[in-house]
Amino acid sequence: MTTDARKLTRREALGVESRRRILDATSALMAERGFAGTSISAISKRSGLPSGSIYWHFESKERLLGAVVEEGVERWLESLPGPESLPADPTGAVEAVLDAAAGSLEEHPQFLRLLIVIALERREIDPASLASIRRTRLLARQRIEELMRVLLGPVLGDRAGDLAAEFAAFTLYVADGAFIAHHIDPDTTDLRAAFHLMRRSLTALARESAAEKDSANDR
Amino acid sequence: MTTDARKLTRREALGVESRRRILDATSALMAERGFAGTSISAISKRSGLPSGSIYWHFESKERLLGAVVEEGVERWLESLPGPESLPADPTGAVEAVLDAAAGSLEEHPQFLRLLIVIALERREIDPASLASIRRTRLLARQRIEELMRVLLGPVLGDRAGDLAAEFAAFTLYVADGAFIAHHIDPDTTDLRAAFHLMRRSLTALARESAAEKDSANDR
Amino acid sequence: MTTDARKLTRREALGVESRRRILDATSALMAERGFAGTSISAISKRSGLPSGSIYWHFESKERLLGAVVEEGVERWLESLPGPESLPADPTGAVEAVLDAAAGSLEEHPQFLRLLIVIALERREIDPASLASIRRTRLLARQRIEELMRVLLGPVLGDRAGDLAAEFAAFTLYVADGAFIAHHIDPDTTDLRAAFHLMRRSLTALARESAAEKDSANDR
Amino acid sequence: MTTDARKLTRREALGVESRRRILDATSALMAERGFAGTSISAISKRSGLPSGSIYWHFESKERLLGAVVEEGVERWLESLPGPESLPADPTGAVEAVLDAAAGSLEEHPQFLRLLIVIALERREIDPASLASIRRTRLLARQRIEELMRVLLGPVLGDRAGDLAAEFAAFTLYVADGAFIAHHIDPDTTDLRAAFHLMRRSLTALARESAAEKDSANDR
DNA sequence: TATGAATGAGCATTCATTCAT
DNA sequence: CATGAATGAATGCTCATTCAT
Repeated sequence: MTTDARKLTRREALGVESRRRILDATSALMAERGFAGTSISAISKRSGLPSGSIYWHFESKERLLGAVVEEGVERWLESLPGPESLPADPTGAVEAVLDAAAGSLEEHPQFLRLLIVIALERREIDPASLASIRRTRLLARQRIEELMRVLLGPVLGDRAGDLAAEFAAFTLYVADGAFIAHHIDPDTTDLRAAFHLMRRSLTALARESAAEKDSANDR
Repeated sequence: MTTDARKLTRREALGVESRRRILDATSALMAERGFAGTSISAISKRSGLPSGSIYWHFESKERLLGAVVEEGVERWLESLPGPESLPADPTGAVEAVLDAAAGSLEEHPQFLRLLIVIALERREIDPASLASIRRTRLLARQRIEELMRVLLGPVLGDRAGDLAAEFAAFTLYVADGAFIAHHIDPDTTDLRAAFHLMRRSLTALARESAAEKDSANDR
Repeated sequence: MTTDARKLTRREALGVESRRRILDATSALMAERGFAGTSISAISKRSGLPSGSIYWHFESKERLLGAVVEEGVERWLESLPGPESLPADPTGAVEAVLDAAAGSLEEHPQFLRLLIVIALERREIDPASLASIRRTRLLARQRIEELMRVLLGPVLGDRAGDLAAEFAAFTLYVADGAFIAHHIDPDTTDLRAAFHLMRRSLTALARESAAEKDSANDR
Repeated sequence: MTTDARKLTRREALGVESRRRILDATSALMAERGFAGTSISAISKRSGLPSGSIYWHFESKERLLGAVVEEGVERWLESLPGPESLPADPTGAVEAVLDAAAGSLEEHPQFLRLLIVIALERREIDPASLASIRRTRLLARQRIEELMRVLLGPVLGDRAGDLAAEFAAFTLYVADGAFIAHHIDPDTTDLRAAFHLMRRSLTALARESAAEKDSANDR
């Protein structure tokens, strides 16, 4: 990835470290204040590096944002659990998946906030970052969908596929919505409670769908 | 509120008209590009009024944003249906409420987008607008909660109150989440479908809760 | 031209005056140091106006240069004498024309220097100013050519036209060359002496051409 | 001068080659865009060497310019023909001299352009390069003067000296002027035609001066 | 009720230059 | 001999804001 095979000289290692500090400062500031609200001089102050150095590492503010998004996405996707790590029983699996989602929101809040802020603020301005954000969202949705399909299969049979897609989208809506509410006023929003309700809601829906299917089969 | 009882002179009417144009331009621009990304000169260009005039009507950019939020909120709340306008039967009522919510998202997308963008982008910077936004969100939630209570009452009895609050919050999460998804990625997001699934989900939850209550009573 | 028909308010008059000061400062600085060598902050310092004001009056450094060239050209062309102001006798006329040229170099040295510096320095960068400069040079040459035709007519008859063009170009070469030499090292260059020699040279050429023509006629 | 007597090691040869590439890139860029308009990074890009290498070879941008001028001058002076290479008959000699001058303009246009651009642009800023340029111009003028004296001697006797200086200066004026005109406006400027007219002009002047001298002697 | 002109702080970016390797 | 990384001053330009008219 970013690290090279050969041993880095002290100077080069310093360069890598500088780059990291710039990316981190930018990610934090832009998540809080948006792209336009984050000045290069603010990034310079927060990262401790002179503005010239920022331009040595990244060719423009736009590209810097692009790099922040790309690398953040990579790290975030790696942090997600794959289907192989799920418990075998369906109930436990649902729990695990939603726990993972909630955990992700709690562990990478800054980065996920950044994705939303940037996507909203720069929709018509910066196609590159937006494309990257869309790709990421799609990937996340596909992972959840895959899990849903596995979970719903035993209960719903061949109808599992259709519902899995719907459920995955729905899960993301609740996740995004709760996440935003949490960031707008943390005091009156309980992320875990939201996820608990969502689990109950999905279970109820699945049960209802299964019942519909059975009654259809009975006739 | 903004309109005065007595007849306005031509001069005053012109002033009102200018004010309106500035507010509209600001709302549109800030919803698209955020607060920091919207310059006074851009507002001047879009509204057709010189920047000096903007400062005649509003004393600072910050206060201009405040006015945009306040007036937008007022107009939005007025557009929501009250409990008196609901059909008597519960199923029809749920339908009506969710239809109203979906309709609101579709008719005031720019303004609702603005609320979210500003709330996220300026959380730590501008307490005044943020407070106004929080108040608005709270009000909206309370209205939905009230409706939910009316709807759930016949089925759940005295447990209706607890669930109404949870359900209202959940409804807003889905609404916000779907709305954002729709703005990030209009092609793969279907607002109406999201609301349809939410209705089924809420109904399933309510039914399940009712069943729980009954089984508790049976014992 | 630049002045308006109606009376200017004090404020507007100040604006005109500011514009003038910016143009003058720019003309002087760019003539000495070239376009790239002249910073907006240097113009600000020299003109006494803040850099923001420069951008209120001119939309970019490029356009500011354009305005300096355009206005300078206008003033310079107005300072040139027309054919009607020449003495009737040929010898006196030649003298008058060259005197005018030399006078022009001495009275507008800064502006003419600017034209040359900009033309050399920015050949491939700024087509607008270069076009303006070329147009000016062409106009000047045409004026001189016209005068030459009038002067050479009595001596050379219908061959006057051909020679007039050549002589005009030649005159400008000497003028430019002497002017540049004067600006590179003023101590060893005598503008007036150069013009004196040019006059003798042109007279000698004209006489020679007349002799050729006569000898051709005699045969 | 630049080439060393002893065999260079591969390493040294590489250094010499790098130095050459930097000098060439600088000369070309500065001739086109002037000193201030040429950045070290542009030189680095054009020469293919990193900016650090430029500072290894030359201690500053100023000194780099100095080196470009010095070496260019040296090469240019070497390319000029000496008096020993002239044909014996006066007419042929004049022709040869002017041909050499015109050829020089055509073969070293970039370098001669550089001299003029730098001399004009940096008159008050950089005494070192300017002095070098003045010295070069003086040398060129003296060579031409020397040739003129040889040529005019047979015709004008002891008055040859006075005129030779005047004629040499005049020749340079026309050369510079035509050269500049050619660079500002290549389409409407014919260098060779200018030199042809100059030759006729000088011949006419010389003949006239001879006639004056004779008539003075007759009395 | 408006607005044209101005202002200086701040913006993103490039500059000439340095230096450890 | 050469260079990748860094640095902070300076660049052209935009910003929010002011104010005389």
